Amino acid sequence: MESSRTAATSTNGTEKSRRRNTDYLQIDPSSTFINNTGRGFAEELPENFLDTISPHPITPSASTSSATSATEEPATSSAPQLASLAPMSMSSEQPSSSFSSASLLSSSYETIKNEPEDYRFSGSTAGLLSPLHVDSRRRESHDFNTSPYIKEEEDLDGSHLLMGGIRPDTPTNDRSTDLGSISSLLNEDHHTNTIGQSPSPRSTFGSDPTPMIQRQLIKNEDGVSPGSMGFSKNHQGYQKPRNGDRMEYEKAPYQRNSRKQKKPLGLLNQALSSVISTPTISSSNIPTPPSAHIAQPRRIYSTQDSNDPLNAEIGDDIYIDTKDLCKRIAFELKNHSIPQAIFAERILCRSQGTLSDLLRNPKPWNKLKSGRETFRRMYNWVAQPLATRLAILDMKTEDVNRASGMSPPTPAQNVRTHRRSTSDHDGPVSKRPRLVFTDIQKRTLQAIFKETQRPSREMQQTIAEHLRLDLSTVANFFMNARRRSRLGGNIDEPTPFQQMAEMYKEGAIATSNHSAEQREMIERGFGVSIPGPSHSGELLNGDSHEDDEELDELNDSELAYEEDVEIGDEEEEDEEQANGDILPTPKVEELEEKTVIKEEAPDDGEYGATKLAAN
DNA sequence: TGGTAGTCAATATA
DNA sequence: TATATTGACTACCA
Repeated sequence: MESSRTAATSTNGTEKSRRRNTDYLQIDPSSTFINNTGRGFAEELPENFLDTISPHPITPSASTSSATSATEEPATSSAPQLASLAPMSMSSEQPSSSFSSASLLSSSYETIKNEPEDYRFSGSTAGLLSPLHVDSRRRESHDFNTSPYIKEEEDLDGSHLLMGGIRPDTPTNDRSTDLGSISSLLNEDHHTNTIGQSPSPRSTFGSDPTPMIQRQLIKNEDGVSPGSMGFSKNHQGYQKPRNGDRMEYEKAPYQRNSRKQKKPLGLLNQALSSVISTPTISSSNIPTPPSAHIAQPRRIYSTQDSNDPLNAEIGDDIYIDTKDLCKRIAFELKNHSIPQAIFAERILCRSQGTLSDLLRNPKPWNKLKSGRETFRRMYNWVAQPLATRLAILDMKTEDVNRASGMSPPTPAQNVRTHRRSTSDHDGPVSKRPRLVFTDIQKRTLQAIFKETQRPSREMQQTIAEHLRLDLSTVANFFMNARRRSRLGGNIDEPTPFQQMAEMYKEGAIATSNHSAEQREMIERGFGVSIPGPSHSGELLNGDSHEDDEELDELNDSELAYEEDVEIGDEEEEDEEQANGDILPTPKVEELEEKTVIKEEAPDDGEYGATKLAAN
């Protein structure tokens, strides 16, 4: 596996090296495909480029309906009942901490905790995970912890079912369903603190994460139906992570696969894994004050640890509004100055880039497959009280209150450090250089993609040869382009944090941000371009080629061409592309309409040996 | 076997 | 420095 990665790296390196030596396109001089070497170098596919290969019928993207269906989700953020997020109801003058679940729910919990145990079992944010706890009458959206992100995919009883937050009078029906087959996630000390004993008068939701954690429901993988989620009091304590818990990071890059870790451990595995556990507080102990929780060494959460509250399963019939969830997460991160990298690693066990991508382009819940795990962890984290959330992140409240008061991750618990240290055993891991398309390559590929989202293998081969790229690279480009174009449905929206801030400030956000981001997103995206000045526009106009210097160095040709990829106002068409609509088979004439090549110097023929026709 | 989903992680950008 | 972008990899699936 590592060898393949190395091979790939080597391939890339070789390929790049090759490109550096011949960073131009060798073309048939008779074509208008310009080979340029001078300043303002540009290269473009020949006009008959696509004529050399058989037209490839454009197959609708597998997710053609994704973009459109995304707007047709059974429930979206636009749903009134989902639009209500806590910040909206809060004054902008409120300190950030006022967003804590603790403060929001403390009053509720004060009531809840004094209720009979049955009641305490049946609600809370975690309880929202269970469809058995539905009570639309009590739906309120005054705070995040009423979980506006979750709704049922099916309206089972005919009434709208947005999972409501815990209420003291929440019916207790079925909450104990199949208790024997269900494991809970709560640490024993937490559990006993609030369930086995009367809660401390000082307890609040914010100071005691237990009520939230203990209601995390996980679905037994041993065939328990989604609706039969329950909650066991005889759960095990939190597991102190073993090295294996972070196996993910002990693998070589690209050997990791979250899908292998998707399923929670079975009960047996839980029992086995409980051999090593964090010290628990007996039921006789005094309820742990918040500071004690925070002061404890930060757990290393794992996607494999079923005792990890962040791994709490969510019923199959539960629908999470990922869009709103991401807004919330983005807001939380910003609000508490939590770096994406920290959150991604410690909470999601993912990389920063992945988190960033997910937050900006969340897929609808019903479109997710194994990716649900990541969103589930997001949800489970955000469902925790503030103190717990920050404790998980190993962030002290006082640190959070500082603008940049992030405590550095413990080296031993630092994922990257851990991975790096473990990888040392396997020998030095060479840095994998990432191929960066030259401006010309990228523009050419994008131009082709605009016309053909799914070029044939032959066409890809032709493209690869003329762009001096590997076939796999070209294939990857189109694969990524298709995928990412399908995620382009949010290009006209502000960032999640902006959306949250907008709501938070009751519409005070500057609309200019919209256009700026839209422009950026559009220009960065595939198949969409907009007129107007921008840095990307310069590239498109061929006035600025960042790789010109490189090209000058690498290409000794005297040729000087200037390319001007003229892209008109095709937003409408491009939106169709973004939606995965079927496009007509590309024709050379159509390409020419969009690609204007200005020949400013004759081709000396030196690099024109390779004829497209040969392909 | 090819396409897709999910993701990493290098790199670019703000 | 934090975040966004993106080429590439792997597992899964039809």
